[in-house]
Amino acid sequence: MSSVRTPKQQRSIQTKHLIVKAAFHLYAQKGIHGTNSKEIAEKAGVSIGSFYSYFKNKKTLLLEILEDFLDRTYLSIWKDMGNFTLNELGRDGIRFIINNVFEAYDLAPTFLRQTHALRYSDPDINRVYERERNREVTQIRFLLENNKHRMRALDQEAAALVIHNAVESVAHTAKLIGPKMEEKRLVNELTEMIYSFLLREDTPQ
Amino acid sequence: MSSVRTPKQQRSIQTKHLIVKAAFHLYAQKGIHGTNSKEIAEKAGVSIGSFYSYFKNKKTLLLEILEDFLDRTYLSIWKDMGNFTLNELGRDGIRFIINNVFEAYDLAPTFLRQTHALRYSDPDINRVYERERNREVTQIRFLLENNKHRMRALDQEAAALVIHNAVESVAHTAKLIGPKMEEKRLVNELTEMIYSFLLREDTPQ
Amino acid sequence: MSSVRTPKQQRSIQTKHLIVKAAFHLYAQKGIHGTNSKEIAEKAGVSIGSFYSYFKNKKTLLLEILEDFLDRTYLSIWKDMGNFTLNELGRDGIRFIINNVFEAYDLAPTFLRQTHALRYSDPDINRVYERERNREVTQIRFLLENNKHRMRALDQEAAALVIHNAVESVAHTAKLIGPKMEEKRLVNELTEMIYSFLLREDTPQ
Amino acid sequence: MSSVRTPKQQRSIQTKHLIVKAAFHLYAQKGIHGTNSKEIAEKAGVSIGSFYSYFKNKKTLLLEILEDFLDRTYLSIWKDMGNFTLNELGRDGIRFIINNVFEAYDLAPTFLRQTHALRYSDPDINRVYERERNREVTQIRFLLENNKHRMRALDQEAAALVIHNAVESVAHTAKLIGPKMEEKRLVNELTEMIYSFLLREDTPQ
DNA sequence: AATGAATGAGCTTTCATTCAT
DNA sequence: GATGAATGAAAGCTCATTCAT
Repeated sequence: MSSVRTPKQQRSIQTKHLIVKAAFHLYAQKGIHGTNSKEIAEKAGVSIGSFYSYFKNKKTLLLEILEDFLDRTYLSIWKDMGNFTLNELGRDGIRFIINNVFEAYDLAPTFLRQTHALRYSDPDINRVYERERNREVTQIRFLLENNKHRMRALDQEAAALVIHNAVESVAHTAKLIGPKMEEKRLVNELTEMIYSFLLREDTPQ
Repeated sequence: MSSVRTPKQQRSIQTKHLIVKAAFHLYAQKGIHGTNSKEIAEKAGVSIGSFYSYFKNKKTLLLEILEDFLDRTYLSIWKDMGNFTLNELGRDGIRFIINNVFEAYDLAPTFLRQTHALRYSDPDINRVYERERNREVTQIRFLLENNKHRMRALDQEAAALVIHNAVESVAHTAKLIGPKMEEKRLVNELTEMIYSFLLREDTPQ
Repeated sequence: MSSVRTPKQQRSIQTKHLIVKAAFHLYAQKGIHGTNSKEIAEKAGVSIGSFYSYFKNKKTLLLEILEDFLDRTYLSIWKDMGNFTLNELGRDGIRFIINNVFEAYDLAPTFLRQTHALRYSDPDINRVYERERNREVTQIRFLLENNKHRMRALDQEAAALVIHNAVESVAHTAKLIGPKMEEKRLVNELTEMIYSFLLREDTPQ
Repeated sequence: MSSVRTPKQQRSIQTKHLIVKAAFHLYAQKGIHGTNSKEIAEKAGVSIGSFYSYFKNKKTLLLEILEDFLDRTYLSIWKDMGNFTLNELGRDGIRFIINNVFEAYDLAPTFLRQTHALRYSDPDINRVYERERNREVTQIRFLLENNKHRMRALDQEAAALVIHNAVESVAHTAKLIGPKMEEKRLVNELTEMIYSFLLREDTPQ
């Protein structure tokens, strides 16, 4: 019956954006479970009826927001990679990327915590995160491939996944949960772990 | 007011156990959020009144189950450590522990996924997990300490946390989420990463 | 969170009124404690969801009804006072007011009985009744003040409260509880008691 | 089936008394509605099963306690009347009785408030209170009768009821609800009102 | 297109009372 | 007689979604 509107007109696009913005703030503020559609519509200055003409249901809204957010996260992590000669990856390069990840988590830690949680119980959310992970892992493999000549022999596919997991989970620990250990110390050890994992001992002789 | 019944009689103990068992299954089957108290009682073959005389509320039940489960997990991970000389930790020892972790996740992956999710949105659940993590990290530091002489200089506290995160998150990926990469490959690379992180190159000269 | 709807549209106003009406009847019929929200909604021909969008909770509904009712009672008691020259208060004036009180209690004796009961156990209800009593006592003091010159010396503040209590409680007895003594006899003696309390013996010389 | 036990043995009597005592305290402490049978049994150091072998149900217990309490109240109000020559009732005698009533309300004001509330919604409670009122009114009529010769002509039956209401309701106001006006002032005016109502002007000279 | 009133299934929890042991 | 485990009706309230206006 009532199909979801695909906004084409200027006003429509803006309304939809208002809803997304309102939801994003409320999610961060009160948690996803603690936010109901009426509130979102109210905060967006829109009727609940409008809400449901722009989004099939609450879940759809969340997925859209999440997808959008992860896109921005991805860009933020891999930005400025040009500064590094890709096939000369060293401690600094690794640290640079790790720092980017940590910074990306600062954009909206609460929202991220909320959605990451759902990943384990909601297949749709998980799918979005999987897509994101695939992109990340692909990037990592690309780095590994570019530095193949300087690297230990390893199962590249598995290694990339392992590295991704390590970085992501340490970022989670640092940003989302605690314990309140100084971030720098975690970044240092993480960098060191990945560096020593990947690269042959420099010192020959 | 009406306090929670502490089972002393045989019948009581059994009833409480029935409830726990039913809840555990339903949680795994339909998700924690998707399971309501009535269902649990029904599946346990017990009245809803009984349910609430054994557990103050739904949450209490979950916490009790989780705490119990993590205790068993912990024991299962660190069992049989006696087989290794603690101060001779090598690839095999690392792999052994990692395998134990992976196996522990097999006990009830769905339940684990569910509760781990809640960690990010429920402070009580998080507290239980934090307690668990502290135990794990302490164990890891104990291992590092014992192998100090053969090890790179590192920030032990941070390193232990980083290692714990890496192992746990790879186990999650393998067991709880996918992608379905052969587990062995993940274990291999993970082992390698940790090994090369911790230990000085054996091969001198 | 979800705030209570303030009816603006015609339909809203009517729905809210339907709920109030239904509640009022059920309260009188089955007692306030004996009436649940579902019943009220049903009798109003409205969904339970509607009920809770107009009233924050059961209690709020009761308070609103009570406040409204006591307002009407107050007006009904002190109506037509213009017929009496205020500074010529005599037996007839006293009897007139007493009769008004008795009549006011006829409007909804059962509802009144129910709420008056709660006064002793519910601070919110009591607050509403206190506000009402203050209005009444103020009116009585106003009468006393106007007839000061013809009156015994008395502690006006205390006297007004004592009189108010006497009238209210006799009305209660007559209307709400029994025993079934002819009302007129109670009114007569009550009038006499107040009259002789207030006014100096006419018999001069 | 399971009939209620009528305690004859010493132990039984004591057990029943323990329950009554526990209930009385809890009622005063947490309100009648706020006290459940399990609590009562616990506080009495008795099993819930025992509770129900001594009292048919919660209501029965309450009625028994109330009846007992009103008996004690009655005795307390009319004690020491011998100090007054009954047929010489004057301001002092009236004040004495009023003071007794006020004091009686001090015995257990919270319990009294609770039960008095129920009077309006529970016919059984009301019946007990009615019986009590009849006793009181009878006593008042007895006093009036004894002082007939010094008294205005009045409808004795109605007058006694009116007086009873006045005293009881002022005591309620003073003890159970507020406003916090000094009690003495209320007693003074109440005494005066009743005195001037009852007795002919002492007509001096 | 937009509105917001209306819906009602669904959830958690309480507590008087029963009855098997 | 005594115990206390078990019962289950019943109540208050929420919120995603629909649809008449």
